[in-house]
Amino acid sequence: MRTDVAALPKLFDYAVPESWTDEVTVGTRVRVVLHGRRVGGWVVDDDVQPPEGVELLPLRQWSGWGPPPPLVDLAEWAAWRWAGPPSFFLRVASPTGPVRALPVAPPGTSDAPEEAESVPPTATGIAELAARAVRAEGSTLLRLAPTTDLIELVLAVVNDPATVARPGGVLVLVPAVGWAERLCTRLVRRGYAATTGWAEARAGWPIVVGSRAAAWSPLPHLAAAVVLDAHDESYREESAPTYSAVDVVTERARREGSPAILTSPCPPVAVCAGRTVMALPAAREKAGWPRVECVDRRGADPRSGMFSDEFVRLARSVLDDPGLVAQRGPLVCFYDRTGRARLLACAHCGELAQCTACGAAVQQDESGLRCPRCDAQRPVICAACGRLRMKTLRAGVSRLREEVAALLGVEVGEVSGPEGGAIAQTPVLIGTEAVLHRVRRASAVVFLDIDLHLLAPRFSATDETLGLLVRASRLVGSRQTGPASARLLVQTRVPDHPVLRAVRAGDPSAVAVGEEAMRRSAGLPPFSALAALSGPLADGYAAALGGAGADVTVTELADGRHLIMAPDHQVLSDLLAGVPRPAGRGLRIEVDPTSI
DNA sequence: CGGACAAGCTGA
DNA sequence: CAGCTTGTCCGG
Repeated sequence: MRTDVAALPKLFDYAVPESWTDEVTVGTRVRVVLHGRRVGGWVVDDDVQPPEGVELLPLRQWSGWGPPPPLVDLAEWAAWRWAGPPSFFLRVASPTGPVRALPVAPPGTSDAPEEAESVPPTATGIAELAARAVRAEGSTLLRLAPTTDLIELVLAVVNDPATVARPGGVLVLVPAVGWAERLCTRLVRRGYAATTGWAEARAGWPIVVGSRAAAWSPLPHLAAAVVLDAHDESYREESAPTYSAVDVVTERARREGSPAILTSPCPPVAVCAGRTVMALPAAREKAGWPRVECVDRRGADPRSGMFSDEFVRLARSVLDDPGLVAQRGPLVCFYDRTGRARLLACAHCGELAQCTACGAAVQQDESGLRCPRCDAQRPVICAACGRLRMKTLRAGVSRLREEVAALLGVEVGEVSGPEGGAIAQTPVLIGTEAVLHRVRRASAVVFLDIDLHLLAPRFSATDETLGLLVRASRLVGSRQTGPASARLLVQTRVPDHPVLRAVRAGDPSAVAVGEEAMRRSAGLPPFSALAALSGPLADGYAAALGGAGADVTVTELADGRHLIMAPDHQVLSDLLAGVPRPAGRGLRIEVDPTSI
């Protein structure tokens, strides 16, 4: 038995009382008496030889159903992979309250689906991709444009004869709970037995939908796993252990010999690594991206503020079209108020000061221009025109809402911060990233200043910016639908940035090529495996790790964290598992750190 | 984790 | 040396 006490990683043996041998299997939740107190836990083995001279106590209580046996093993693997306690993952894989009885499985689940709704063979080509992916060896990534209706893919996977022939259900992961509920409802409405519930999944429902934690949904067996928007950061747990639902589901499918099918309009290099990447013909992929227009702000008069003539024209065309806002949603303006980085630009020609080595926005200090990302230095000279004076861009943006309202003469609502509070019913909305999460549709989306994202001193800047553009794309719809004003307008000083070129062309594949080269030369994932240590005890632990392996390097990051860099995850996780951790809290291990 | 027990510090 | 804190060990 494994206890649910995270700091007590030992396994203990207990006797199963005669009368409940039927209820107790690997995964079952039980309570026992340990050292005079009652603790909960999971049965992780049901046929063990107790150590010499140990008198077994009986299990005290059957607390209900737990994860199926394959998930118990997977929890052990995840504990190794992300350097966390196995009980953490067993808990994620368990119901929130005790489940003492399972619902009866819906009719027609294990055999042929009731109404094998034939997917039309097909206008979009998605069913063909799905059929290839279901039969492919290992994990597949399908690059599908942002406005693709992904229920078509889900149904194609569910109804594929190769899926139907396998035991178990189809697990579908989406980035957000709300999305899971909507998708589940749509599937049920079409007659499919889909669920988001733990007990239903445990009972063998044929389709289970959920967000990050549903990677641990207790389907007894996986016929296939589908991950929609696999690039989305919400698949990663922010607090330690920092597991990724995408990696969990991929390993889970691998162990079952089932296909793991991921989709993303803008797959990061790390998500493509080790997977077969498939896409529709380029013209079809492009058709699923919106119209994108970039406005070059390099030459702009700083006094004209954040608003280009193109922005004003677009806003007018939306606001002057009667009924458009009611029908297709407001004009949405995106800016990141929280962005603290200051950008430097040539005072003469407006060229942004970028790092010549890695392209990040540089900062000015006593010694010249310094890259906060790769620490390269260069003198204060404009790369475009050779002048020596730089100006700081971007003063405060707190007045932006009022400025837009004054400029356009309409009411402007603000959407910032997370949930809570209704979204203003104004013809124009302005907001931080929240506006892209919480608004469902828009007549047009304007990125008032995308450069702070594009050039952020993080290695994930490219992936993150693409994610924002994908979200915005879904608000306005594809280039084939809607009026001419339905588009993304991107104000930038780097209009030739590969990310912007890619979204204009509706073809993100070129971005991946550059990213891969950068990551390879910098030795970043997927060409290495990283962990970041923080907390008061990090110093000592980092020193212990540094002395343990020759092919492992330990460096200190600018924010005081210690970065452990190993050639791959086998080495990294073996190392973290092999070097004993200092007792007590005070050490946070972040495997696959998102920001370095 | 939390209880048990041992070793160390304080004050009369 | 009682009374308390702090540390270490261990659990089936």
